[in-house]
Amino acid sequence: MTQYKGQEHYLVAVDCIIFGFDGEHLNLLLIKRGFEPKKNKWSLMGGFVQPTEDLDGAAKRILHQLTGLKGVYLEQLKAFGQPKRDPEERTISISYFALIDINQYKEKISDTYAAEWFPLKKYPKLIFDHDKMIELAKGRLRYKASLHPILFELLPEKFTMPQLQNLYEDVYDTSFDKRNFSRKVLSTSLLVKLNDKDMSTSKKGAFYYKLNKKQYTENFHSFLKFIPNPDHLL
Amino acid sequence: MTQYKGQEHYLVAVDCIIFGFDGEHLNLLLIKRGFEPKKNKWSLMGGFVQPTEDLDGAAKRILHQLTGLKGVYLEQLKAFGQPKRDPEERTISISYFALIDINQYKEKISDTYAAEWFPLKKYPKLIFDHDKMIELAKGRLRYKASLHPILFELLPEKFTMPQLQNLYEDVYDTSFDKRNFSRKVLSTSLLVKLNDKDMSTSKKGAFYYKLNKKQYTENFHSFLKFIPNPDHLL
DNA sequence: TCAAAAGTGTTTATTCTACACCCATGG
DNA sequence: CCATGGGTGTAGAATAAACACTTTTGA
Repeated sequence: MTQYKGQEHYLVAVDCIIFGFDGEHLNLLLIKRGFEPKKNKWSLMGGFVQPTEDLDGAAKRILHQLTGLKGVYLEQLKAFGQPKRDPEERTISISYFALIDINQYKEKISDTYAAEWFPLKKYPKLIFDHDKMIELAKGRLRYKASLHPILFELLPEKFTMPQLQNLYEDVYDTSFDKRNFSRKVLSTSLLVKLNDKDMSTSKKGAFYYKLNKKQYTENFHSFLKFIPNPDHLL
Repeated sequence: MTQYKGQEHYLVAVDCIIFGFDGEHLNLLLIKRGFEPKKNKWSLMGGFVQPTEDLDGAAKRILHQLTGLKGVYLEQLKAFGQPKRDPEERTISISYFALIDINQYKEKISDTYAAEWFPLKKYPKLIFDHDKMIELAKGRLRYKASLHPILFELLPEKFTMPQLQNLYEDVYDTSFDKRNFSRKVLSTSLLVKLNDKDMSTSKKGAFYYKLNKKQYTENFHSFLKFIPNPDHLL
């Protein structure tokens, strides 16, 4: 049996796939890499795991460095470990995906990172296996969102039913019947209707809703079947 | 931004949660650790990631070393990276779970490992965070099996409807109506009924079924809603 | 006054659930 | 011949899907 002695050691990194929703489309936050190798190439935000932090801690730190945000939805996606994935030196990368309210992200938190939002449907070539990570994250997001109310993490505190539907429609690249959609969403009693309206997108105005936090946290792991026939959409 | 130079390097290991079904209960294959630290303590089968292999490759190798099996169902579970999880030296462990046909595992493939099956409901204290890994794997198995036909991996080529139902009942620690259960399973057209019967558990005998491989591989990722009201069972 | 987006209800089809009796055979 | 486990069908309930018209108001 293998012993500790003589075993190879590797760099361990964390890479974050950061999703945001601008009201129209799902977007990805990418950075222009500031050092070699692949300097000035587009990349996921990442960094090495430090001696005193655990993996989730590293992911939170890295996310915070780029966005200034804390308390963000963050979930471990998968560990990537192809020997040659980083040509400089073998690095095991633990990928995470994050869902943030795009409005909370103020442009240029710091000048250290040249970050930019890209539509998920059209983002630049990325270094290493970062494209693979993104495709995997996209699949996972679709999968999970078809069963759990995860997409609310992408919206501001107050949002309207049409906004919510747009989000789902963009994620699944399809369209839903608005009567069935709102009935289904409301039947979960996850939402609280507010008295004020968003007047910015129509003359009639659309009522705002907010999450019922209690219901949300308690029922997060229940199966909610948000999406009709999700099979064909994943 | 962090550079490569001066970054800490860590050991990277793979640990395998190996499930088997003996007809009665779900079981775990554990080994008695052959080296320090924690020599002679029960542990998951694991090993360090070698320079030329990727993570899946390491998991396959480790699984093969213990069971002699190849082509086994194997899925990455989660990366564990608490700084002190291994008191000897910081080690990032990528956990995998495997589903094997318990009959394919011939006792004592080699004398190198003292391996033993334990019921999932009552297994010994394990080293490090291996208990956490197992609990996570159990949850993942239940979750996934409620949506996808994953549990067939635990059965032999030929199995009967009562066997299959026993398996599901043990996994979810509940009982199902056999009429509804078989109707639901058969409606997926995942199974092919054979002409011979298993005469070992009843006088009438129970027909064998086998998987329709084509249907199985094509529909594996579809949602199958195998389990009524899975919420309360996960 | 009309164009544009928001909001709402009903009918039909499908799926799920609960439930009980007959069958085949080895002892 | 009977005890044991295997096999099957149906009716009622719940859920999902398809579908169209009315409301509001700023321009």
